[in-house]
Amino acid sequence: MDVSLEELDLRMSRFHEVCKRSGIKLTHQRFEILREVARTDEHPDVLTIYKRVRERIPTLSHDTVYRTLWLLTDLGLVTTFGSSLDPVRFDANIKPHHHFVCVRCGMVRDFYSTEFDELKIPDGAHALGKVKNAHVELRGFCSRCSGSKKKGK
Amino acid sequence: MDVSLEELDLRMSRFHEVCKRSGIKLTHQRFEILREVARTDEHPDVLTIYKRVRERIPTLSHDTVYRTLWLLTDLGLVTTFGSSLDPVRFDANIKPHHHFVCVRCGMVRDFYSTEFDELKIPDGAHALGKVKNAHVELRGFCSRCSGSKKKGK
DNA sequence: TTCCTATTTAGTAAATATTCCTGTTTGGCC
DNA sequence: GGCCAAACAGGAATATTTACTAAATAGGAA
Repeated sequence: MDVSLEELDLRMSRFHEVCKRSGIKLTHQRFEILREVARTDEHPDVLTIYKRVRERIPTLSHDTVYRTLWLLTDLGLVTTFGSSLDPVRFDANIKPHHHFVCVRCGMVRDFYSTEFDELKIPDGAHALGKVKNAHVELRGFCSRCSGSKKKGK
Repeated sequence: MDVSLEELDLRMSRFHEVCKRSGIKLTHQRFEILREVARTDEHPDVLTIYKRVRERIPTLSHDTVYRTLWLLTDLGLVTTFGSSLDPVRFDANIKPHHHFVCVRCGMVRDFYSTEFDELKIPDGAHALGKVKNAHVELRGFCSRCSGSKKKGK
């Protein structure tokens, strides 16, 4: 599931642009790491990226991969999926519901919406597999974090 | 953010019921662990649950908390949020899109839906904080996993 | 109440993911 | 080319979760 060459070029040139704009160095490592993430839509994890880029840069370190990916996230060039070292959380609410997640402090709150419960699954999704349920995740800043600047847990 | 007493009772009696039905022992530990998760909507993590229940059962072990929570998950009494030891995944697709996740093999695929992109955020959610974006996650079995029985990664 | 078995404990260890630390290298401005 | 702050490499450290053991405990059927 590789992306088209045009799309890949677009993503890489956006990187060039953003680096220049924010005064960040465009290193060989950064370029190759982004290219590895950007060239497919398979949402690779760190180890996969590490192993693949290492074939081209054998001295690449673990740390660099992590640092670079979080940097790219901060720059808005990539997004993340799944939690890092945050522990699993458990939810005993088995009624249909959805989540609001605070991107600063990690707070998760339930909310209800019959409209969201009854979303019509698009055909494009049905093509991917048997859909069991749909869940909406809203990301933003909770009322407590909206004011402050520091990242607190 | 405690749930109502009625709701808590409902959740606990559902546990009684399910235990009897599936021949699982209703132990003191299991009861207290579920009660701790079920009594609030704050989606606690394992350490939080462990510490709180330990005030009532000082001999409680780590292992039991993990075993019990995954058991409750299997029984359909709780759901999880955030990944356990699964690594973070990165996504270089910055166009609005949504995800299909295979609950068996973990595969994640993008899909597009302008309808989902334009969801109207309910008031109940606005009350929780400043919403930055909405993202729909579909869970199910991908076409490859729909046939087979074994859990493979 | 008695008994069988599932469950728990405690302690240790391992597997996995992520971050930290320190010395070395290098991109990009002059 | 030379310089310097930024970035990197390599390995150690930390955190979460799972696994394993043997011995003790307790649920629930008879």
